[in-house]
Amino acid sequence: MGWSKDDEPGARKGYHHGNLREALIRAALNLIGEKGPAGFTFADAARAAGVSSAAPYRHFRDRDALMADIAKRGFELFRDALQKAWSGGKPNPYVAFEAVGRAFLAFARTEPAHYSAMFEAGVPLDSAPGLQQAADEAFAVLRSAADALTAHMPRDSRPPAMMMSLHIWSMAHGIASLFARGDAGRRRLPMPPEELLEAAILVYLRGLGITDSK
Amino acid sequence: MGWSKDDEPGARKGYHHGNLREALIRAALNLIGEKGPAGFTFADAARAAGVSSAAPYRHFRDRDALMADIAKRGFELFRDALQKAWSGGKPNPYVAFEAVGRAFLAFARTEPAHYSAMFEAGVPLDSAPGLQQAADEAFAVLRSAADALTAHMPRDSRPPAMMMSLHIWSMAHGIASLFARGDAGRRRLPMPPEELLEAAILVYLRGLGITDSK
DNA sequence: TGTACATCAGTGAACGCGCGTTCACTGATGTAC
DNA sequence: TGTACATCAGTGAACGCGCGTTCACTGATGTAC
Repeated sequence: MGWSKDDEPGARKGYHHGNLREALIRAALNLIGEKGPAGFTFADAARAAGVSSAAPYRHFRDRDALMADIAKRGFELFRDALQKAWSGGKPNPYVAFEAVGRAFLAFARTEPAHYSAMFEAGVPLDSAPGLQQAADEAFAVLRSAADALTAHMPRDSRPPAMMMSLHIWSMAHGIASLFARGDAGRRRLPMPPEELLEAAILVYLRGLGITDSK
Repeated sequence: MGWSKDDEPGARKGYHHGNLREALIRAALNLIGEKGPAGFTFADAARAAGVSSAAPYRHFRDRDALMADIAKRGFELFRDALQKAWSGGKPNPYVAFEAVGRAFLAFARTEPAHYSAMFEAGVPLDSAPGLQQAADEAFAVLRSAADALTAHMPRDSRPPAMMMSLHIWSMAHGIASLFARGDAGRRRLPMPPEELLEAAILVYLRGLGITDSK
């Protein structure tokens, strides 16, 4: 959304289609959002973009290439969202760290199609140039946040940032995929997923000897 | 596995097929295990079971019904596996609780096809009679383990068992779906998933004031 | 024990459908001069 | 500024394929008597 209103008319005025590549990605995102990662075909995307079924081949080798591209863009957006939430550790690392957690779930909720392509569609990380790197960069945001959060601790009692970030990453993904989907029919929860994650992070950090009051 | 060696010869000797229903489920599990939850068709399953493509309709309304049945059986096996790992809280609740965590990952690893059907194939929990209940019972094992683990704590500082079990469930699922898949191309990990989960549970329980030495 | 009959699991042929993919084409765009 | 030409995005017709599903059928099983 957001730029779609400007883009659609803009797309028509070009030569044949204008920007079919973008239109196909947009269409695929809509279809994934509606029917899940397996719920669209190459032909569907073409139809939704208003072109013939042969047109997409000018831009993507096949459906997998389209999905890989979506996953890559997803990780880039994800990285940016986490980065922004971290905001350099302001106002303090503890608060910023929790903001990163919330941003994780917010992304899963507002960009379910990207999220599916990134984590659930089985897209291999080497299936598009830059995909692996984008995924690594997104993870690196969390990882360096963990670094900053533990920087003040004495070396010998400092928990490994790698482990911390894997734990938080896993917990957030677990909650996102079980409870925070826009999908349907999934399990009910006695509280919002954001609160569930926030509580988990709080308990977890306390277990590492990290608290807000410091 | 396990009973398959006895079953296959046994299946041939009956009337037409013997036990086609079971054979179809077995075939579907193999196909899901090989190519993911979306990687098989109704016709594939029939072919793998060595029957005509019309035969499965005698046993399942459609592919979704087959998947729902697999998910239900999966939750039943899962419940039993968690129950067994908990083993009534022996030798002590803390140790038994960690065994439940390990059993979670072990299930995801040894029964990837069941696990997919249960958590990743998007099977609605109301799509088969008994499915919801089987899922609830599996979760209930973890939930009552959390109850037992906190039973000795004073009422006012006792963490809610519901929250605890949702956290552990989410963490285990997150680790399972990100790192413990037999699949392919998934992310590398500097340690076995079991250790990652064990460390997470340890830190988490410490954060709640629960330790082994008690 | 034997016979007649109902039941029921699996057959195989058939169908419509939509997908993926190829192909020669067309018509708009960009550019050399 | 104008003309000729190369490039390139999208067309539309065509194809083979496999899937889902239906249908009248067949042949084995179970059972009533």
